[in-house]
Amino acid sequence: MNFEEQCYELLKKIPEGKVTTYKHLAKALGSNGARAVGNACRKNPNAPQVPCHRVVKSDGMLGGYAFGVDQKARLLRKEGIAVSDKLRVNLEEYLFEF
DNA sequence: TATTTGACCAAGA
DNA sequence: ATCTTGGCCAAAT
Repeated sequence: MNFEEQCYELLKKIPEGKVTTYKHLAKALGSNGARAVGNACRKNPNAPQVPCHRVVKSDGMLGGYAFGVDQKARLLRKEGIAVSDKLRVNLEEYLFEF
């Protein structure tokens, strides 16, 4: 199991209608490098399997998405998450921690 | 082996 | 509020 795979495994555990942050995710992986997580996601070899769109920055901003932030925002909204016009979500309400 | 890059973060100016 | 700085970690070059 390498870092990336663990990353995906965790991502798959995020329930619908919830999001997590790169930082929390990193910590759950026993690391302090939030970028390493994003790095793993952006490659994302298993695009359809892993819900990379449920990961946002620690301040609630979406961050980025391999297929475009617009898609990310749409998917999230489709799952019942309110994404503000400026690509932002309510962490208080949707944050999921491991 | 060394450097750069990236879907980041927190603290300071 | 915006910008810079230094720090973080893994993968790619």
